[in-house]
Amino acid sequence: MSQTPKQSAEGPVPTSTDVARLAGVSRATVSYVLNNTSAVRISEPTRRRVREAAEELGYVPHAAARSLRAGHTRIVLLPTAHIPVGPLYSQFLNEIQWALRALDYTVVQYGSIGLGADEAARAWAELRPVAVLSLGEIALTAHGVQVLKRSGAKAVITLGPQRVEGAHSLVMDQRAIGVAAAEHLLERGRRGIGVVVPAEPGLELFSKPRLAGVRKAVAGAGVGARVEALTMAYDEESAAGLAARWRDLGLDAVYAYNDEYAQVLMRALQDAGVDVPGECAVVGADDLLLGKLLRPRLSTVHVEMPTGREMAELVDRVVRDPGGAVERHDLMAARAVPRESS
Amino acid sequence: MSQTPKQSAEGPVPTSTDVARLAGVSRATVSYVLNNTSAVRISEPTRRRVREAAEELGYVPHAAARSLRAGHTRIVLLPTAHIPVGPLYSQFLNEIQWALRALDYTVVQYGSIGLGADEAARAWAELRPVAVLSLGEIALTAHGVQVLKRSGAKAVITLGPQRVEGAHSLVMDQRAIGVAAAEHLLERGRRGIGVVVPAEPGLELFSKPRLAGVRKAVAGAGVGARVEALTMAYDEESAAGLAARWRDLGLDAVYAYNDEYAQVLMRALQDAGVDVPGECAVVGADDLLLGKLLRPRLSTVHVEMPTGREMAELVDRVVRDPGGAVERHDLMAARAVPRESS
DNA sequence: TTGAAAGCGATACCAG
DNA sequence: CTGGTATCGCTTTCAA
Repeated sequence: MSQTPKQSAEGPVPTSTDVARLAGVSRATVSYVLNNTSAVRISEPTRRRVREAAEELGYVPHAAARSLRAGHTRIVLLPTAHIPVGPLYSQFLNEIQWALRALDYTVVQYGSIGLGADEAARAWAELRPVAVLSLGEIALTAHGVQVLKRSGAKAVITLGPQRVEGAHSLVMDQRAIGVAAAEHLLERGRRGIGVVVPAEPGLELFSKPRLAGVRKAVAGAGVGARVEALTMAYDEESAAGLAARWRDLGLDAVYAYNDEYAQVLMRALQDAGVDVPGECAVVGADDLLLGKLLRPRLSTVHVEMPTGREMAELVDRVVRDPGGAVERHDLMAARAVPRESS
Repeated sequence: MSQTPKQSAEGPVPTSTDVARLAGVSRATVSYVLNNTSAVRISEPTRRRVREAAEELGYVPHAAARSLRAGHTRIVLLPTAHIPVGPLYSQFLNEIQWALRALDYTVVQYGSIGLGADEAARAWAELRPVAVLSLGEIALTAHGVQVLKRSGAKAVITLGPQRVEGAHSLVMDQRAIGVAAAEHLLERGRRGIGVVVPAEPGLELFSKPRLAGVRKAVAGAGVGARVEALTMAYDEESAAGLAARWRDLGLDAVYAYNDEYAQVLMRALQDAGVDVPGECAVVGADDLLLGKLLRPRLSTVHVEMPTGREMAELVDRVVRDPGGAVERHDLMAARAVPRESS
């Protein structure tokens, strides 16, 4: 169903000049009234006239003009991810937006799909954000950070698997997740551990360190266990393919990247007649609701994340004092949550 | 882990004046070169000098200044949802962004969490977007549309369950989903149909019409079937509570809002010893991957959505010709996908 | 081929 | 208490 709106006689967009004219005052007075400038006292009748004029014209200030004059913006730019994001991340994002808005920032998500890292940074810099907060997969190079800083960004903060030169980087060591999963499986007596590596592009930054974490934990344990990387896509066919050749692999456990991949793989294994956890223990990660709904209940790795409020406060602190040090956060504590699948 | 970046001696942000000075030309020339203005021919050596100067200074044009001068922007504003969005929606959003960028628009997602509908519209209008594309839940009133149009927006498009006065509204009739679910259940011989209504706030715009659709289909069938609305939250406790009193309800089927709610409820029913589909048929909606992974496989309602490209092209068309009519789309064709749970 | 200058809209100084 | 006015960075006529 569609509808053509009536042409609302698009006159020119009203400016503060129009408001001033209608109210019979100067533009300066309009500005004072509308911004409640406390340094200047305006008579109440005048205030009323100005407000009424603004209302009548449907006046909305022009953000570009304002920030041009002010020399800075209150924009916090959040680069949006290219990859499908999980429910965990969505909620985190909402929290951050809410908290930043409460601190009087304007939150703008800016996608950069189809742009290279440096092109994207340039595009972001054109908006002159006061801060850039990059979550998750990082599309930010040292050069990109420099471009942003040069364009006036007070804070460039990344939260992800790796450090970025020049930015305040909160490094989430993804290896810790692999370590927790592996230690749990070793404890359970498993000695042949498969590690699912998503076939989907863009997840390498997460999957590789997680795999490395498994390898590290296994090597450290010194019990002669074996680790095997298994590429798998997030769909039924790919999982079925992997399940079909499971017995040839000679493994007795699998760490399936995260709970969603684990769900798909566990299903495929069961359909192929592989007993979980008897023949094969399965562990996911992220501790999503769905894990508790599966049968057997999915063992997982729970990850401590900073809250949205903490992130927002960090942004604010760095904006106010760009040179100040950020105290070490104990990010990314990971612990296994054993359930029935392992 | 954290890191304090070296203070990069934040000089003032370079402007085109700085570039001009360094290159030994005027600001006009800088503008011509950097924008590849074809109406003016600049000598090659000059072009090179300008480009090198811009590069050396790390010059990035100031979007606000540019659009102020131009009198318009290429910003398409996508209000972001307040509610947790599913994977379906995330992918749709990415498609749209990609397609709009290909049409040379700047896509900006702007959250309005914690703002009323009209405050939000005002905040959006300050950015002077050339178009606003509101997806899903609608935080846009007739007045909001007027504010946006007055501020220069050429296109205000909504895609959601209801029409918005003044906007180009693509109405997705959510009732069709309920109708499809109900007709399917009636065909299967079910006569007592429960309808899950999410307890989470913000979903009423979807859940109410879906419920209405079920009622309509049942009334239309004239077979004397019964419909009962069942409030349930998206967590295990709530689902378990509903499952515990299932047998008292005297129903033999349930349409569970969408696949995710269906998953939680089906799990709870099974744990309570209610046989699915024997004692109770379960139908979801959205046709997510997870439905195929459940056992029994979840019956669902598949919904035809416009593609991201189509939406982007619609935006572009309306921007270029704001008065033009939009042809009727056959949005939201819904069809049942029977599997094992019903 | 290049440069000078006007002006987009809002703000804040300084006079009146 | 209120009103001129310069200014932010950039584009685009108009002159030279």
